[in-house]
Amino acid sequence: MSIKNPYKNFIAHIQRHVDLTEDDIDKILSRSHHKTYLKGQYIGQEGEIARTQTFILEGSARTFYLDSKGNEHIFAFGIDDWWVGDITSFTSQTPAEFNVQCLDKCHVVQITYENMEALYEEVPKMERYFRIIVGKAYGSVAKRIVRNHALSAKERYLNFMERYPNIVQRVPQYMIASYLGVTKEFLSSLRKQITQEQKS
Amino acid sequence: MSIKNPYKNFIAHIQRHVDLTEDDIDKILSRSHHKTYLKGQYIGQEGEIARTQTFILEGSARTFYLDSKGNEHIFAFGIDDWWVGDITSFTSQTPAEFNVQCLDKCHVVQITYENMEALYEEVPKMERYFRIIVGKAYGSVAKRIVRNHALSAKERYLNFMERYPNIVQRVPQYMIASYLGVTKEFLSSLRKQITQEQKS
DNA sequence: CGAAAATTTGACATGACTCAACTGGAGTGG
DNA sequence: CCACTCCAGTTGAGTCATGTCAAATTTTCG
Repeated sequence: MSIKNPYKNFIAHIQRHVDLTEDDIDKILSRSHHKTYLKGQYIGQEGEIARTQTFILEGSARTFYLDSKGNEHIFAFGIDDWWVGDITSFTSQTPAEFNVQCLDKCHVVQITYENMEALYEEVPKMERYFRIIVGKAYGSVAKRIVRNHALSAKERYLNFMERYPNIVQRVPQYMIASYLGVTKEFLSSLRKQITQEQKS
Repeated sequence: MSIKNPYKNFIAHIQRHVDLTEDDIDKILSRSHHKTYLKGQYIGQEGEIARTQTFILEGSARTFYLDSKGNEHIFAFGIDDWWVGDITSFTSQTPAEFNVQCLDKCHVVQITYENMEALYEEVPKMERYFRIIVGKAYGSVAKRIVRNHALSAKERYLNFMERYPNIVQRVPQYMIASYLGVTKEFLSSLRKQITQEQKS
């Protein structure tokens, strides 16, 4: 990522969905700010109101839920060019149910709630942009629900490795287990099975 | 539902999220059409491109996925005042992965892809409306994923009964089992457990 | 009433979890 | 450079939740 123009990938991502004029871009940038988080830092936390939506320029993060027994359940990973944040909390400005934590150093672009609302007025195309990307996100989560029911843990793991090879390399196995909804021990035994099958 | 004004609940639902002028309403209605489906009819089918988005005025429907072994997996139910349809297929006009089938007679309002695109130009507030409701839908599906991992089948069933008592009454148990991701036999044994617990 | 659909039952199988111990790096500090 | 710790990953034994299959029962509805 160029230090000169850290927003390049950010604007490019929006351009991929809607056409922006130079003026639109200026307005968007004037409502955005850049920030760097360190490994382990929280972008957002359960119980707090999500003040910003966050676009990851570089780095990785996880969104997870803490159940009543204190167990973590990873809902999603976010890497370069993804939006992260508790959307329900942000949109309705209510306490979040999800935690968003950086897995390594993250360069991000953020837009606060107030700026976002203003931006929707100034650049209505942003409504369209978010409608489209949230629609895509919804579609992929919908498929994930039925896949979780249709496939075994092993199939889900193989599927995940195929779809997100870059994530598999960057995050520890126990987090992938959490994302898939299995224990780290069970995932470990699945991995053993898989390597043994490959040998034969 | 009044026969005179079948669109009343439809417009009311939009009004709940954005302010509409009389002119907006006219434009929306001129892009919408009313339709009645019979029990068992498909609103949309796997492999076909979703030509419309469908708002249920009255009736109920299910959205399900057919896996490689031919098993059905219900992703969602839709009842009065809900939108149904494969959003990915509709938005990108690609073949659908989900089937949408009416569980009883359904009165619906539909908007075709072409009309929807035109409507976004004529009434930009509709971008906002869909951004908001898709965002809500995404949030609830996200929570469902982690709940599926955090809770046992019994807890999920009790949870479902509490949240959607009207659905539990209207759809057969084996569909609820499919929605929850368990077999009908296992759900049956859970129900037995629950009634026995209540007695004691 | 009779047939089809939905639900229940029970015996058995298995995928996935729990718990506790062990292995093997990757720091860290003396 | 070794000893120590910490953390991720692995192993294995025992258990539990849930699935499978086949049959019986109940409900629905033409």
